[in-house]
Amino acid sequence: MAKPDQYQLAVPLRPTTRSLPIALLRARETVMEPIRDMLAKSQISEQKWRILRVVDERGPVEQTAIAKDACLLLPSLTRLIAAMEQDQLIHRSPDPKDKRRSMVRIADKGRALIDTHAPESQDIFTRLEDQFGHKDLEHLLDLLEKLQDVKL
Amino acid sequence: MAKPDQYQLAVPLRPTTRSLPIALLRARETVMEPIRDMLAKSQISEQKWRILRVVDERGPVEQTAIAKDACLLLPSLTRLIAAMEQDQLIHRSPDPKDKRRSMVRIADKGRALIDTHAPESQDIFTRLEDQFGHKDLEHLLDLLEKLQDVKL
DNA sequence: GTAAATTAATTAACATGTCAAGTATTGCAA
DNA sequence: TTGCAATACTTGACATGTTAATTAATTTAC
Repeated sequence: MAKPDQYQLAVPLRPTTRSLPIALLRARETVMEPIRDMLAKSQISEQKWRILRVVDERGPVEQTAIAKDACLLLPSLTRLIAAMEQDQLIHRSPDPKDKRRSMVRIADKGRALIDTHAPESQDIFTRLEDQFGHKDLEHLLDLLEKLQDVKL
Repeated sequence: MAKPDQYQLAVPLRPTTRSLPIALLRARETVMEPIRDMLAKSQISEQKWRILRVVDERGPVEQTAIAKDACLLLPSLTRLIAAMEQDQLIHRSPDPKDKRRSMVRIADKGRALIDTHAPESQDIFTRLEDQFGHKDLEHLLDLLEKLQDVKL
């Protein structure tokens, strides 16, 4: 009474809980929930928030670099930057050394937005640390940082 | 000669490399690159691939559950499921016990798609394991699984 | 130096994400 | 039993994601 599956040679996929891309996505959803609530108050999207942070962190920076650091594609970035410039969250100026580029820097209103949310952001992180454990969280961040440098 | 910043009380944000949501996103981009290449050959999107895997894993399942497991919102899922049903990747049937629901299950063509990509998928994972280290990878997956259950 | 290849950014077209509102059904409470 | 809240989607409108094509400027190769 051989079961038909006996000769099955198909390679089974990993269970989704052990699929790294899916696990990263699910974990991120958990962490993003309170942050989304926070940003909703300011009518600002997750993407614009990432752009603000990257531009704030890097200072005057070209769009290609923002795209890489904020995990956005250039076409999306073009539209987002245009809207954010309109809203006075950032400024943009042509690069005199390379006329193809424009340099982006944070504007007062953008900086104010960051300052406004920084305490709540820190509070969310602290709550996470309390529940997840300081050591595990640091270790997780180390592993994620290492993962970003892997070349596949 | 006091620097103006001397009295600044603003809470600084964490550097983006140590921001968990951003680190999760960047890490995911690294891992997804070869998978996107793989899926592009079959003209299938990342989202549809996740749906296929979840439906395959869970068997006949309602859409709300798929949405949760595949990290999609219901409106997106409605459209994706419609397209995938059209393409015969999945089947959908009304739940006799609850007329609001419909149960989704994988179709032959969907299963074939999974079988087709399983070896390459496994190969990608192996390459990752080689570069990243088996132990670190398992630990990372453990931490991500734990993170998903945190309540903020 | 000049043509060809490369880079930075943009645009267009369509897929997917997201929020708000709507429909049908079910569960629950008075 | 009735009516009201909750659930499971669905739809519409607009934001963002994604690919391919395009433009302008720069770099490279000859």
